[in-house]
Amino acid sequence: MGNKTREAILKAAREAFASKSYADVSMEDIASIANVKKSLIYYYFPSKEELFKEAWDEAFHKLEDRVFGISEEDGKYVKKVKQFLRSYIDFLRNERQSLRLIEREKTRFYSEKSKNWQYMKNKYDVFVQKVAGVISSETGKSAAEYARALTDIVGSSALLPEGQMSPDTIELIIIKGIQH
Amino acid sequence: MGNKTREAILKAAREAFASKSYADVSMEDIASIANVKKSLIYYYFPSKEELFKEAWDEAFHKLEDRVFGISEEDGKYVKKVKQFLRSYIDFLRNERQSLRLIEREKTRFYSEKSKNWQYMKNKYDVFVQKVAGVISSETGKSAAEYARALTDIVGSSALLPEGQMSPDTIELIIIKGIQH
DNA sequence: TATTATATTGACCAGATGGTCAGTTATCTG
DNA sequence: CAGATAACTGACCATCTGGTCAATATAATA
Repeated sequence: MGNKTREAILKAAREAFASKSYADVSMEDIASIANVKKSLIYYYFPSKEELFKEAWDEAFHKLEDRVFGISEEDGKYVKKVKQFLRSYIDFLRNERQSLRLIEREKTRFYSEKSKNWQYMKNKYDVFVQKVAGVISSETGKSAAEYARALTDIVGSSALLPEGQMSPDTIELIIIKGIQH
Repeated sequence: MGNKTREAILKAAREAFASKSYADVSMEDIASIANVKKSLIYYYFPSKEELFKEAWDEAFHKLEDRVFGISEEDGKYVKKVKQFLRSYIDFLRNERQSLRLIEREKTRFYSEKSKNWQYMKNKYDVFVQKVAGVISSETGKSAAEYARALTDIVGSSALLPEGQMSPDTIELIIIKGIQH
């Protein structure tokens, strides 16, 4: 079954793209991690960009499922801020690699115009909007910037080496601020 | 005077490295911004890495001066958290390009082992330690992680396109948290 | 087993990139 | 003005990288 190979390549891609920037990861890198020849990657994926997108998408869906659950319906969020935050921080704790992958190329969204990058940018923006929805459902006020700040701080902390900033601290800061 | 040219190259480098990632900026890019031939860059700077470091260092010193002032002395900080934060946020407001340059390659500090990258990593770490010192001087408790979170959120917000997250919001969030 | 479809590889290419260097132009100084 | 020093350029190189493709090996099927 070639699907086994495809999966191995994707796993290698996830690993590589989570650990280094898009530009710094070569197809050769991925191939070597997957124990496969470079040309084989192109048998399963049309381009580096598409491969990245697929890896990113996978991680991103995992995140969405985890923090918004399955039963979310059109702008109505059952979960409240704290519940949401707990899932989010848990994701940081348990799925650091995925979050890294999601976050690492965020700034590229604003410079690259290709279909794939715009696809990711849009998805991420919608995610932030949803977060804003969660926040404003409790505070009552428009929370777009709060949501962006929240995703930024959780996201960028994922890029730090493990142990540098504990998820607990992040949770505290976000909820209570520095002056607690 | 060749120093004029050197300065022009450095300015171009600042601009380029602030707008795209290190890997995505080519020496040709910088040369073209500076209206200079690529080979001339090597007349003034030994390598791309060194050029980046110098541009980074410049921006970083500006930041340090701005937030810690000139009269800081060996671990004794006159300024308190709010004062510090105001300078920091002001820097984000007025020197966004510099902050971008400082922040963009932060994750590279952890993968690249060369002298220059380690130099920058160390400087940044010391900076965070100083921030921790400022915080703990008021709260009384060890604040290493708070400081890391704080620099992370301000830093990553600098990488967003202008207008996406206002410095005022960031300030609010950091001080008071989401639940205000 | 013979044939066909699927997987996998090695050799190769074109373009980009960091960096070098011999040589040319401009500037300074005696 | 003449020579020396500093500033600058163009051509070139080695390497890397994304991507292609014809050829081969493996698995499925009739």
